[in-house]
Amino acid sequence: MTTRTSWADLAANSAAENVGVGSSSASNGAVGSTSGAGRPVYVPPHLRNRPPSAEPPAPTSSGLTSSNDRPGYGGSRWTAPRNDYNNRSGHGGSGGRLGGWGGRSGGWSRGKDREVNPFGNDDDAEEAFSEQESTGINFDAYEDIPVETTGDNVPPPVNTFAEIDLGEVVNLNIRRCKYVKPTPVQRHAIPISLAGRDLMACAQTGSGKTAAFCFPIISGIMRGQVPQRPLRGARIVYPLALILSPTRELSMQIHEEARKFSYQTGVKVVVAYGGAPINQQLRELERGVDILVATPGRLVDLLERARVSLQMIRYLALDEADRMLDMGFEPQIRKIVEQMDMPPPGVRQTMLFSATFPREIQRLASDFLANYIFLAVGRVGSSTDLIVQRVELVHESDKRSHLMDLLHAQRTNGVQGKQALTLVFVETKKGADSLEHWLCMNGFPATAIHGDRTQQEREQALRSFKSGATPILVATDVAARGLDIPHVAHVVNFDLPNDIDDYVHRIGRTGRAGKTGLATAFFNDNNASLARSLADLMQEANQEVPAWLTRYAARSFGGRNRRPGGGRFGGRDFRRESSFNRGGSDYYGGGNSAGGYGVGYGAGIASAWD
DNA sequence: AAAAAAT
Repeated sequence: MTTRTSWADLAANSAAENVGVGSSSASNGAVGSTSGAGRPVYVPPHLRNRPPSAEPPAPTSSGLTSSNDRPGYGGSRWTAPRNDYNNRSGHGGSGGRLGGWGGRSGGWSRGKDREVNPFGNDDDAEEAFSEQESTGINFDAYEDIPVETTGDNVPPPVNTFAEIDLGEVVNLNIRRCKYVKPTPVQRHAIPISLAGRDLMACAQTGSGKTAAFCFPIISGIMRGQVPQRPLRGARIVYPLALILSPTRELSMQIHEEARKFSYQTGVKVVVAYGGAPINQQLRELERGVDILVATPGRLVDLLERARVSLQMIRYLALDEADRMLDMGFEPQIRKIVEQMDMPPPGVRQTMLFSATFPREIQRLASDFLANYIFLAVGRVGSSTDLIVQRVELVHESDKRSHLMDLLHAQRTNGVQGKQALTLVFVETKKGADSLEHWLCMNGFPATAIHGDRTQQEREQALRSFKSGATPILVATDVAARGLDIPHVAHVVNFDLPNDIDDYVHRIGRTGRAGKTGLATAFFNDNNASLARSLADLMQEANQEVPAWLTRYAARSFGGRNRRPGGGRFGGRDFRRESSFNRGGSDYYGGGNSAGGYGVGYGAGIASAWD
């Protein structure tokens, strides 16, 4: 199979779709060009204001198919005109937009929508990089990735975006994003989601999973019926999709991406997270929301204030799902998913994405799913070469001067006279502040991000780092997962994490977009419990493992990080594991139940798709 | 044990 997708191919696709005849996007009724089934239906004013009843909405979810049929829900509530964007987004009647088709078609009402072009701002800033990023992707490296799917009637994967009927508006946004070809997780996950199936997906951050769950949600909302939602006067809003993530910055990032994917589709994406004034978020919500991206705490607040109802949720996506279900988050997530008014599994469609899925987390997560498909996308093979991992034996008291040496060397090797971006992970918030201060005192422009800083400070730190104004960012694990910070050349694990997963997530902040990256870890006696898993991981990624680390690993008894499955392709459906017993002679984890782990270590390391 | 997440 030819794996290289050229710009010529892209242009050809584009041309075919512009003609709009006979292309696949036209054949199944492009989403934007509302089909006959969407004929406007007049809804009398007295029905428009009727709030949804207590019973959950009839399912589009479990039975969601690619059909354009829109089976009636019976009640007049459910026969609202699909083209009435104002009603659909919960604030009809104002501004003379009633009855407009443009919200969905991206057609005539473009001007009226006054939707800020989410591509506009980036274009200049990213132009210099974007071509390289788009063409520098080594797709060949992604062809032989092991993929495992388990579950009933797994829909087959697709090879091109053209095969997926997402509609012409979304297709246009895909081109605007310069996505040429779906990534492996997208190839498999999108058909599964479009078929209405629940999904537990193991795929490293940076493998394109945001798009993998956003595209089906956007498409589903566009083609689904338009439930009658209360109009503007109502203070409570009824999103159709909920995307939860573990940090505020990650929620912001998902929101930005989702806005690009949904541009001019009429699908409204709103983000809500703590640390920022709630009133502004409330105003945004009142202007209409289809997809709500949120962190758990702020969402609970909104639910308790009765400003958001989950009654109409058709799609639930948890990003970094293993983090969302760990001890710190699980109660909040359970509250949101099980104890508020969200439709139950089987009625809503649920998608969980994470790089790693320990068996016990899978067990917890299965409460939220119905007849789900498990998908694991394995390591990215040769692309792991993009990150060089180093481990250095550094005593606690020598860490600062050692860091200084690294930074000095880097400065002299600086690219284009600018210091390369360096992300330094530490264990504690206090440690982050003190290291930041020390670096600044020693002439290294640094900033810090952690949970004790104000949201403003956190966002400012991230901006300042991304722009290169302060090319050193000292961070706690708040920045370890999911964050897309382009052009990070070096990740330093000043303090190693206790969990090998966190290490994988941290180093995944570099080596992105087809660029090479360096990850340096400071190791000492305090990290003995990590020795074995670290050595295994590095070996798995074809990295040079220092002899002293191998000795450490041999001495250690594995700790919590030892994985029975071995590294290469451990993403495994726990439903199959009752009979799955490696009985491995190399498995020391007596009291350890942290098995059943995810996808090859290297998978997220090289990523061109964040 | 720490970090994150509401005020």
